[in-house]
Amino acid sequence: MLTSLIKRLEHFLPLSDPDKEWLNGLVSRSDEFPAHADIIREGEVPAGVFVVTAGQACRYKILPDGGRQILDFMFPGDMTELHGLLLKENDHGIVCLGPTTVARLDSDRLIREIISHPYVTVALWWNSLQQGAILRERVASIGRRDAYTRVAHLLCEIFERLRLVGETVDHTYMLPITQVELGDALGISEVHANRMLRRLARERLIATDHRVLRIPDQDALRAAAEFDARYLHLDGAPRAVLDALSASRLLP
Amino acid sequence: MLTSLIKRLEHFLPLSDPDKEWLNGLVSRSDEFPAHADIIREGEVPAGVFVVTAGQACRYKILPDGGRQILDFMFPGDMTELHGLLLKENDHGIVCLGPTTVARLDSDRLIREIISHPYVTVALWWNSLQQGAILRERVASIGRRDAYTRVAHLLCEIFERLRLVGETVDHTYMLPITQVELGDALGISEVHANRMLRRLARERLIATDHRVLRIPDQDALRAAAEFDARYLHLDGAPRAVLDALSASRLLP
DNA sequence: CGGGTCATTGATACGTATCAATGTGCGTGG
DNA sequence: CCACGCACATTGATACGTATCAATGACCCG
Repeated sequence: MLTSLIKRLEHFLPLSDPDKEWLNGLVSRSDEFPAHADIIREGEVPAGVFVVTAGQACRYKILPDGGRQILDFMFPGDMTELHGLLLKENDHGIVCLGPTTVARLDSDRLIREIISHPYVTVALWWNSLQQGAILRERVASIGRRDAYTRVAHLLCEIFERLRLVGETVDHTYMLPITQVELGDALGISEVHANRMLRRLARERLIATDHRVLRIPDQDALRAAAEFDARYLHLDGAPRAVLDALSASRLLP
Repeated sequence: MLTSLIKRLEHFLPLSDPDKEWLNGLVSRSDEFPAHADIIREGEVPAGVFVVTAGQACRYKILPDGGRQILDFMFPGDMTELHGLLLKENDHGIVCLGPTTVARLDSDRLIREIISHPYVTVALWWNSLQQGAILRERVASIGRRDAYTRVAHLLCEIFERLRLVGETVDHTYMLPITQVELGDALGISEVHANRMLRRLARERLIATDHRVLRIPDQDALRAAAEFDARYLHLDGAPRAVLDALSASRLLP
């Protein structure tokens, strides 16, 4: 069931019950992967469209010197590009961080039938836009912010993304990633990632207990992070889009 | 005229004359901007779809401390996201680096009519995919490569992108960017960008003459850059896509 | 209880930022 | 036509952020 994906899409625009049923009906199979299992390998032929339904994964690249750069995290409701269909080769891999459940969509049907579901079309379109925005913000973070701000910023972003799919409780969430992964995502070393986390904890901007992260004062953390959630484009669709959809004019 | 855009798209799949005429017919106006003029400002309401037809621009973000991160360069044939239509606010700005000509597309017609041009649809789809891939490679570069490799890598990428639209001669192209901009794009300082360029020149991997860059030995530069062009996805559409299109099955 | 993964901390090395100064080419106005 | 100013490139000296190396500690699972 694509509950998380649907929840996320509905932050942009409402979906009808038939739309949701259609989406859920696209799931051709659901697999559970153990931690560190590759869902998609760089260089291989793309194999369809996948949706993370539980657990967490990340997109990554391995560089010639063996270093790894994590490009983005994938939480429940995140999916691979619709577009795997168009390319001959994956330019990055996707690996599970912990035990992860992945739904596979029937991409033939998706392509063939999506046109009759304009609300879903637009919502998935927004989804791909948001992905790009997240990536751009990451470039800005890694390129121009210091390690401390980068860590704080990513923690804010993860909070927002998990909140959208109901994976937060109060100001608390399961921190799904190790410090190595945090470093690999932010272009810093594991050791430095640890120091920055400790500093954030010392300054009472975060509190960690086992794998649970608590944000006692979200405003304070956001200030330290220079975090401005607008880049996530969470305000919902512009009226013009909704009007066009309800008039069935946006897509014939 | 969208000559460069069309040239670029045809590296993915062939377009028919009617398709090209339709694309060119979408241009509602063409404006010339001077250097440093903003085409799109961060935070403003998106204003349609733009295509760079001559000159060069860049996407960028300004951080709270005044620092700038350049997210990507835009050369002739590069366009803004199709999707500006869906969002309420731009998450980044676009500014001209030199004198630049920008075509504005009639986005209403684009949305309404694109469906009757499946080859164009798929080509633009590929285009947005490639944009994502470029951004991901930038994350990997900034996050995990040293400054020397980053500079070399970007120079290789720019060469490929300009080559696609016929803006290179032999192994030479107009280097359209200053060293400040190079630094802002790669997350390094202007001074260090200069040193890396000088080192590349000293090692005979590049030669600069005014604003013209020559790559005497492309293999050597690529080796120094860890550059592997596969992430640009230049091989053209998979046969399955072409077959589906010619059978008119990919899009009804 | 042992071994593995992950977190933590200190000491040191290195890459890159920053500051400062000079050089170079080019367009503009006198 | 030349002098000025301005943007950009270049180079050296120094400071700082972060990587790396190394060792220990904490926790979990079989």
